[in-house]
Amino acid sequence: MSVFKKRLGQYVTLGEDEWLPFDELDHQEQVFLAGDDLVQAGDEIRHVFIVKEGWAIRYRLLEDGRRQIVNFMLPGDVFDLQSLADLKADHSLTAITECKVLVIASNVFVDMLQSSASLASAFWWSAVQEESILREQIVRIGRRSARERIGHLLLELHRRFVGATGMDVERLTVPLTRADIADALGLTPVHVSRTMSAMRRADLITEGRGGEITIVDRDKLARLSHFDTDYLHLKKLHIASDRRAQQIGESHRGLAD
Amino acid sequence: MSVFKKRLGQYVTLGEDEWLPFDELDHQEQVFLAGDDLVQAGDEIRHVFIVKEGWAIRYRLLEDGRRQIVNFMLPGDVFDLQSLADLKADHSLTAITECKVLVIASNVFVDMLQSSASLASAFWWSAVQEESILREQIVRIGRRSARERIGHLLLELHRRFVGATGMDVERLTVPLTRADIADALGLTPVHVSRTMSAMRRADLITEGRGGEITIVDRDKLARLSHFDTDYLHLKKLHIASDRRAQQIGESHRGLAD
DNA sequence: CGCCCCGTTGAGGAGAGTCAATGGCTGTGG
DNA sequence: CCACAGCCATTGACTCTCCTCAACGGGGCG
Repeated sequence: MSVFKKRLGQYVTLGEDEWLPFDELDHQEQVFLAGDDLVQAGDEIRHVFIVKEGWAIRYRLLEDGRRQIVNFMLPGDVFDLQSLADLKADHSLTAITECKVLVIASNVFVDMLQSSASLASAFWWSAVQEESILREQIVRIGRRSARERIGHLLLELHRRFVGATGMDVERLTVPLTRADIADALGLTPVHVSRTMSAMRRADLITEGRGGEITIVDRDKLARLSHFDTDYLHLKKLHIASDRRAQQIGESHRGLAD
Repeated sequence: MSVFKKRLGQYVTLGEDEWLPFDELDHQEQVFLAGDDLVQAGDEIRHVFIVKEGWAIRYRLLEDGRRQIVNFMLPGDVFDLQSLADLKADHSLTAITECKVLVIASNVFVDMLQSSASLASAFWWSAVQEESILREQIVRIGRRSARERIGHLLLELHRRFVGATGMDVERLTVPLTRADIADALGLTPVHVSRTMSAMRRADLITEGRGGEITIVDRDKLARLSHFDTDYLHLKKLHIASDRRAQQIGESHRGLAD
């Protein structure tokens, strides 16, 4: 479960003992191959998922087959709030690389939140961050040019990946096709291809084999795409909110079966 | 607080006594004039807000002054999860009509969640719905034409407004300028004007004075804009999840000061 | 070897943006 | 009571980003 710990570690530092209820969580480990569905629109989800390895996408298919990727699930990401409310999924989740995923029954997960203030607080932050990433995605698609969108997305993925794995790599291996990037950013694959070619020519990125992307000059790309990490809320809580987190956790008592 | 009750009533039916902890909540009532900020980007929020009357927008301003409206806050809407984690707001909230808003200290609010399974469950649903609305906004902007976007947004606002106020009006008074609609949908005011004119000519909507919009044929507009209410999750929970909601509530114990 | 998926590139088209002028409505002040 | 300012919607003309259709080529894999 250490990716999750690493990711949360960007926000709070917990002692070994504080992680105990989490480590002892009754869980399953499932492997999904690239292309497998973790969740299909319409499913009733009763589990919380934590990505251990691999990338997955959350997306909606439209009536005519078009696809909109809503966001990306990276190692360390937890989902889904939805499962705690016994609602049907309104979108699908698919692995885009081989994924190792921890699957935890919603009620077991909620029991854990109840038992630990610091874990509840950490989970709460994770949910807040996820929602914030959604809002940023709206801004990105609604008001930015193709080049800004792509640069901004690459920087977000890089930042999130580094944050979760601790590997501060210059070179990010992005397992995304042009079609994936297009469907995430409201563009067409053709235009993504053209724009990324231009970005290569402008020495903003370089690409190796197998989706290996290197961001040549991070500051320059960040400036051009107006990328600012504020929305990722990468900083510690006040102490007070740990107490509040546990309260929130406990207020969820009734959500378990 | 009855708007909130009405809105939640679409989802769960609670008895008078179940609402008690909510009714007794220590709160302030604040009035904001059109144009007033409820929250500014950068603020540290320590309150939960519930809109009683009026409309507000949540938006981000870009470096160059462009604006992206992330979503609309209508009567009955509650925000903000963020406040429970003591994080800085990464966006602003502004009243676009005169708004009456209930302001509740985060820790007081969390105490209430802890004390009642059914209220925690109701609040949880509200948070899930809000996130779902964000995802739908991404799909709308990313993959739909101008006419679809506008039709879809109008139908969502209509449905949400009716759900919260109980007034099943044909005529929805939308206090939005073309610039507001444009900033929400990733368009320009000029193009919104043109598109809405075309929609009037096509007998999809009619407009009266002061932003009064009537959706002439709801089914037809829904078909054309591919609007489906599924993502609003307007249906009852299973009984089990009430218990789980309370658990989640309690797990938040530590979040209160 | 041949297929399929993917990225690339070209040509042409369309939807949405920009710039700018006009006119209505509202509110304010002389 | 009228004049004027300010805001907003509308419309026209022109531009540009991004889309569509299509062809080609490379790499992985059976």
